[in-house]
Amino acid sequence: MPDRPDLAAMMVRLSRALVAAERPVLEAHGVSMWGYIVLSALAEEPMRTQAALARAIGADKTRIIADLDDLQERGLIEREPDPADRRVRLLRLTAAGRELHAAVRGAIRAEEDRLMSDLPAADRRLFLQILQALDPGAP
Amino acid sequence: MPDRPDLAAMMVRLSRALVAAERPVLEAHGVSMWGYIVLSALAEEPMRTQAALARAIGADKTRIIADLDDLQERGLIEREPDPADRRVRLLRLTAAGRELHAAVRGAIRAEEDRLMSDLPAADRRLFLQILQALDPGAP
DNA sequence: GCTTACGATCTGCCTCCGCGTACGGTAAGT
DNA sequence: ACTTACCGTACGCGGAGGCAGATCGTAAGC
Repeated sequence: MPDRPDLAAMMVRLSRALVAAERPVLEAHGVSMWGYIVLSALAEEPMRTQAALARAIGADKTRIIADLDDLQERGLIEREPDPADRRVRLLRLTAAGRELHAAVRGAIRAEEDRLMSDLPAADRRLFLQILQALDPGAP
Repeated sequence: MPDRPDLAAMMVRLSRALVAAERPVLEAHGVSMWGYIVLSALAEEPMRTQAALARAIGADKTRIIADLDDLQERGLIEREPDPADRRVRLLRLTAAGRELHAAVRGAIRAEEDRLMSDLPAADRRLFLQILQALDPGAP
């Protein structure tokens, strides 16, 4: 293939399209992008400090405070001081948080499938597999 | 595959990694990201108006003016008023611009190949093919 | 000729984000 | 006890980018 667009250019365009497609889904569930990212991270595993969470999701540690406040007020996450070290706040999902995350995640999966609906199933599977292999944030 | 990261999340992470990897390449050639995007667009086809160029690359029409100024000053693009309609500026690469674009593009291709070096050749080919199929900016 | 529409440019406003700083609370080593 | 280091939080700065309006030159319809 002598002529193709730049890889980065394609990826950035595709990312934008994906994020744009997911915005309405998130809005429908009343979660911000960062909020959903936080829910996803905590759904995978609870965190012992906010700094660790920020590092895990690639955000500034001061940035996510407002989002954590919001999520906590809405009863989606718990943020209680560690009795063993009262500097740190133990972060985990509540039942409501887990439920909301599952719902949003399902809606997003559906949207993703819609965007990839032209692809043969085998191609789609391989595509996802390669993406995971290249993903710098996975392993 | 019951459990995988969100597609958008993976794509955004990968995009960031790609852009970060290409930044040094661009700097080595003295071009900004937008500058390179402009060169790429004009390498594909000359443009009759700056507004059309901005639309083509998904940028604000006022945003790219400074970049065009810079590229023009450095003799990489030509921006002459259309004799038939002196409102519009005909945009095209100069020989130097075409040459620089080819050089940067080559370096970026090499960098991309390096990042995908773990992938079997067949997977890589299919991956690129699928990306082009999904790319919203292609057709 | 006059009005309307359009291209390029400049300016200002707004948001988002990364980064650094500062401060109070707390732990741990000595 | 004292020092050092770390956590969470607040604040401000600066860059990047999207968006709107104003201006100027120009074109086209009437």
